[in-house]
Amino acid sequence: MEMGRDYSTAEALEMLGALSQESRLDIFRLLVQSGPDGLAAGAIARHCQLPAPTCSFHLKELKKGGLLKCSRRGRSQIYSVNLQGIRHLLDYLTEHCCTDDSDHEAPSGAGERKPEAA
Amino acid sequence: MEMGRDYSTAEALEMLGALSQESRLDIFRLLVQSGPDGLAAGAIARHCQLPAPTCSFHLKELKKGGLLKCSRRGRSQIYSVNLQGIRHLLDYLTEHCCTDDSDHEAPSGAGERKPEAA
DNA sequence: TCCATGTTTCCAAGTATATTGAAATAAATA
DNA sequence: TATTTATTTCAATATACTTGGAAACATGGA
Repeated sequence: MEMGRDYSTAEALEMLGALSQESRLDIFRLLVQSGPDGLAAGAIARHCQLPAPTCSFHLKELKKGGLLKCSRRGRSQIYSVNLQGIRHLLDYLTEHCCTDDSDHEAPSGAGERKPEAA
Repeated sequence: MEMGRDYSTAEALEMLGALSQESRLDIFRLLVQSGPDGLAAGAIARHCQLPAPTCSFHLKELKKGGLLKCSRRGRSQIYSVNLQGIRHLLDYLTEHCCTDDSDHEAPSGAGERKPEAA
């Protein structure tokens, strides 16, 4: 019998919820661009033109979704992307939300997601 | 007035919003499993245990997000996944929300974080 | 200690989304 | 036409999310 949904679906749902908001997608993309060193909360707020409390709220949501990690450096709180998180989401979507339709569309060799690089 | 965020981001946001809801993710996964022939709205509602109007609302959201397509067959409205849609989202996330240090499907064993160029 | 700076929490107001019964629409069939 | 079946739209309510000022908290330095 069904004991509720599997853990990964709940996780994916939380990540999707975290990313499906304009300011949060902005923040996340900014941090992807910023690389592993991340950015301080204040710098993020400035870049995204958000008041500090609003930005803090969104950062918390992203962190709760496992998409960001943070650490303190002096007075600053440094946020950076959690690569594992976003990859987890990508894997979930690829596995559960994509048919591997090697049969009825573009021919691609392996059963993996297309690398999309050129 | 809004400064233009690129079209693909607006699209991605709408898709993320469509998928980030429990019932809708349920519906979408059901339709992925069901393959290209899709399912009638009534069958979807039954499978997902949703009242018809609720289900119809979610189907409309998914369709608006470009994740489903539908066509009428007799009295039934047949919904099926729009493969292009979900691929578009996957491509967007891969391109804008993942750093391209491409050892994705790594063996997730001991080392949590792989050493990045620090 | 006090003060300045960076960030978060609290809280209230505003906005958006989800839920469904009832009514409306659409198609097949007699 | 009227009836049955399939689905959607309407409308009202309920729930959840977003926003940002004020206050609180955390840290480093004089």
